[in-house]
Amino acid sequence: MFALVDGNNFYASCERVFDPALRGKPLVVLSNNDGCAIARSAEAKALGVGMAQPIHEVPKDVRRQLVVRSANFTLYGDLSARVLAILRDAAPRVEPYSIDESFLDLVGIHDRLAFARDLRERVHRWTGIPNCVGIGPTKVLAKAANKIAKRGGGVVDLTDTATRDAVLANYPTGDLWGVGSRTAAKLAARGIRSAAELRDAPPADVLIAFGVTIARVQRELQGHPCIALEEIEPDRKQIIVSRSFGQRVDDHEAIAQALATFAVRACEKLRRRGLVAGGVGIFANSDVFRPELRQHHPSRTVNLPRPSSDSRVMLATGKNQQVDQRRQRR
DNA sequence: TCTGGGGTCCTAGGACCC
DNA sequence: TCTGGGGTCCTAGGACCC
Repeated sequence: MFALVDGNNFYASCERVFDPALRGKPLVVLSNNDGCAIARSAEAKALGVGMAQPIHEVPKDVRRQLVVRSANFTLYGDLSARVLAILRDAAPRVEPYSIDESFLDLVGIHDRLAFARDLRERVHRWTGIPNCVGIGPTKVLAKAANKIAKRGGGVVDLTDTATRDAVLANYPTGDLWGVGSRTAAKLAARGIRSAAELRDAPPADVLIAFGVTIARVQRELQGHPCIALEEIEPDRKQIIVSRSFGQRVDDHEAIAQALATFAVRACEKLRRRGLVAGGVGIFANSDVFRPELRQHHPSRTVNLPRPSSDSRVMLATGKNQQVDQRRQRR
């Protein structure tokens, strides 16, 4: 049995913890370069601000009403750790899934609803972060329960099969964990629109048409756990540092500068995790929002002679690749 | 006219998640 | 004018090996 604890509008809620004057106001947290909305308070959502919506696309009259903050990831990480500490104290097995979500193993807990309500309240009281809890016999069902809890009530348990049947009959496949918009459209083309319809479709057909990932979602909907709780975070397989340039860049020197900065930062991340990299990749993309211009996305990956987290090695490797490319162009 | 049967590694693209 | 920044897994196809 699983629970999913998820902070509401997490970044926006964090900002409110440190500035209570923001409570009740339509608050938006912006990405790097202050480009897109990456978190919205309930009030900002009500005004129609979308997730990842470019802020310049928000109508002026709406923008005037918003309170806007640039993202402060150090702050969010700090509050995330505080929430996690409370969860670990309450349950023996916890999987931190993202900065604002954790799965809990509820095995051995008799009164799940009471436990969840108490935990939710404690997280809110001790950290200031409002949150919701979803409960289910599989992770996919716990996720769905959480989504429903967000609509009101704060805690939803989908363990009971009658409750579950009623909920899944009206739950769109596209809202399921692991089913995105493309797959939802493909499912709809076959007449599968609700989670209940996916659950009850012939499994062999689902496997052939949609692959093992969706077949697993189907099994989980049926109540058979396929996705295990992972208490220990696996080592990263790649670490990426990338940024959009605010404006057009056609200066090679500026790009080389950015590459050097990113390489240093990537190495810091490696060292913080006690890892070394076996290879280095560099990529760049032209402006995808100007499709009328010629597009290109050069990339190059090389293996290092010896795995490393030394910025000097990365910088030298990056330089060699640039030289290589120039040679190739000649 | 016949044209093996495995296996691994790498890359690119697609789809998804927060 | 301004359009996020991370991650993961799966699949297919090609190169290569014995």
